Amino acid sequence: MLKNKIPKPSLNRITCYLRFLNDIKKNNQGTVSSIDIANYMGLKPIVVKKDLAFITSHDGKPKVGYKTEQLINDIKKSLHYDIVTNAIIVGMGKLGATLMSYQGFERYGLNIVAGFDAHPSVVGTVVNAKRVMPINDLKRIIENNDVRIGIITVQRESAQLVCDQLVAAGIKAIWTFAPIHLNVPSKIPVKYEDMAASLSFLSNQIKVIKKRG
Amino acid sequence: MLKNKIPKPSLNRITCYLRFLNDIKKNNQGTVSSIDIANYMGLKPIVVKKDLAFITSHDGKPKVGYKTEQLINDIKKSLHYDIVTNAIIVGMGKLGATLMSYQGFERYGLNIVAGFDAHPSVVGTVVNAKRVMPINDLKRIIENNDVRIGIITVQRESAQLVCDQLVAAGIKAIWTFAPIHLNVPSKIPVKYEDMAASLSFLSNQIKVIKKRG
DNA sequence: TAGATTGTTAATCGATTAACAATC
DNA sequence: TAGATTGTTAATCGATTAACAATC
Repeated sequence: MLKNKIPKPSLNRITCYLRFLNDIKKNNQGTVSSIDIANYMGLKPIVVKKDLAFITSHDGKPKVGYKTEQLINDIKKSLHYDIVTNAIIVGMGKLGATLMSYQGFERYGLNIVAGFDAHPSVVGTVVNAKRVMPINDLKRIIENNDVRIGIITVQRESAQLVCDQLVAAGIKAIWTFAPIHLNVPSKIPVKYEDMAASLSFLSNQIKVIKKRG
Repeated sequence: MLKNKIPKPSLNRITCYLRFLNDIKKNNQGTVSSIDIANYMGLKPIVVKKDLAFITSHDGKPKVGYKTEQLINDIKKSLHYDIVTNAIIVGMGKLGATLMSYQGFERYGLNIVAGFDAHPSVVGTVVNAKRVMPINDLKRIIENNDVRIGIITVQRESAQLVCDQLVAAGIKAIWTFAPIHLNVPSKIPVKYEDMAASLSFLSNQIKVIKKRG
């Protein structure tokens, strides 16, 4: 139970542990060891043990492991999946509409309140039972619904403007799919979902392997 | 010019530098300093300098910086954007179709050859001028077109099976959007595009800030 | 020349991995 | 009890940051 701030890589891994734990819970496996998790994830047990130390509320038992359900609850709590956070999506293109329709977000404590778009032809439509509203309503909706997270799926050219509007409306965090760096006050965390960067990683890996082979 | 293997965080940042460089090239800015890039990215110049040292083919000039065009070419080369890599997408749901329609991939050297789906109702349709084919054709298409990257956009439940089929067909790298850990031979790099992990990061940040304030 | 920016080497920081005593 | 797995402390590794001489 180290309980300091959780390192970013640990946070990422813990998210994946949760999915495995939910699976084995379904199979009525009451306890789970760091070795079990490590095997599933292709990691070394020490990594898992260290990660879990950040989030467990009770000690695991030597020779047995952790109680599956307890571990699930601890993870959900430390990832804040137990608290519902409201979000909105700005940009109702293909990607925006896809995210609007994604059913899985609720499981992660994310509640999409509404969509926004600049084009009058899209405004007023309904995607996944959620209304698409004009940008003018941004501030009102954010304030009235305690919206914390703004998801940006507009084009690169509009992203900074949308970002500024979100910040002005009092958003707490930004999740952006637009391939451009955003200028925001340092208190507002930004998560970049960067396709290009992912691709770079892969093509770099492919090349490295080729060189070895 | 350090020229060892590029650290992963550097690779990510360099991808973003490229977008800025393309912008300033359009504005006819012939040279650029690490300070310029750092300002744009909200980084310290030393970070940029170190990153560029991994990929530059020519030295920058003190007091001046780097030649914009040369730097762009160096980055494109080290990220392999100059070589076209063929890819396929398996899973023609909303996300798969969105990726099929994404025009930007070409700029990153990625050429989507075809889509695949298990549902007969989808097979035979055309998305963004690319045909959707049955899974049975996977191996043939991959072999005949030198397809290197397999993009998985199927549901969680089918992801491992699809992954196995891709591996059996000789794929070189996997880019997956399914929220599940994949078992693959260690020589095949896998890039997980994990929405849940991104969300965790954000909600964690929000919480940290709250505690501070 | 003076000063800004370069490239590189050294110091610091944070995350991973190893080692090991504790204990079920 | 013996052995497996735990939690924690120490050692290693890699990335970031600082320092500084070189030079346009």
